[in-house]
Amino acid sequence: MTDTTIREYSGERAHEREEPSEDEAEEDEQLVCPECGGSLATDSERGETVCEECGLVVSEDEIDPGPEWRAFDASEKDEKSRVGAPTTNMMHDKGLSTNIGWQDKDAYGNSLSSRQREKMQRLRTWNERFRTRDSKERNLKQALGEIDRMASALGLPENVRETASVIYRRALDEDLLPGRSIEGVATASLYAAARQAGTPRSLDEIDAVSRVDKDEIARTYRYVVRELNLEIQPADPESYVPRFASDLELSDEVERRARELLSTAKEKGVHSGKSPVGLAAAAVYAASLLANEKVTQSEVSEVANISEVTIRNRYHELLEAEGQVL
DNA sequence: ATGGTTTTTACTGCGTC
DNA sequence: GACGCGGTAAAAACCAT
Repeated sequence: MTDTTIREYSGERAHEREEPSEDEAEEDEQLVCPECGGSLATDSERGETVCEECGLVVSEDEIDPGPEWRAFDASEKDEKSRVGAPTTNMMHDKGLSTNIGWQDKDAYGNSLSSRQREKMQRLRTWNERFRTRDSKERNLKQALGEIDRMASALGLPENVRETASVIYRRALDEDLLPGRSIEGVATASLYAAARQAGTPRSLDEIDAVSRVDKDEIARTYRYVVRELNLEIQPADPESYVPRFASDLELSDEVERRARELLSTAKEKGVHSGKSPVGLAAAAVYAASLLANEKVTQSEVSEVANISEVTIRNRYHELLEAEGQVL
């Protein structure tokens, strides 16, 4: 029934401009200083995270994952490197297991004899079999592949995938899987990760790229959040604004005004209980009006997957709230 | 399951190009 | 006449209880 609208958030669009986003409100990821609200900067020399405004050290003695040496050219790099890629949660074994190279070369780069080649081929085969042997590992492998696929279809950045991977891993460790599908939990993890990272995707959008249906995603999501005690605050309407604005090819000016509208609305408490997506859509529409870059309600409703009626209702409220301030 | 709230659907009327 | 917009009523979806 809801199939009348075509979902068009598939990968290729230029999503999300990277922004330092200092007004991200809430302390979701420690993006702002708890003392003064200034933005944080990491100092990898000292291993500290400090506030740019007041100099408060938020955390110290962090581990610097980077190399301790410096290389000035390629050959020097070869000489000094003695480790592989950094560990990542995006691979089922964190990228730490043995991997036999595909090139038939020995450690000095000489080609192998045909006899050796055959031997290596057999070893590769067995290594692969052992590597993904027990069921949990296989499970993870599949789930992470799924997460990756959906994340790129939605244009979600790498850190979201990482987070999703971590969430999934925890779910697996806590034995939340039995009775639930791998895809379902994977999708739920991604949904949760996207929200935590402040780049939320609506359930509808997630649904569009997932193999499982909406109800199950929602159910599994709630379950996972509850069991893992994930702290996820309701999506902030402002986090949808950049995406809508860029989908509609609106200027930064519009985007800025939309944010303004939303924050004053927040102060007035107009927004409680209303769908964040609707609010964001209405703000974008209202802002486009204020900035003389009119887009139609139906255009906004298209990109936001929200009905025009809702936009109308919301944007009246938004303007009203604004009016009271002025 | 139920009741209250929000969103959607469908329809109507008004003004403009 | 098509289009954008506003409003309304009733249905559907959602949420907490």
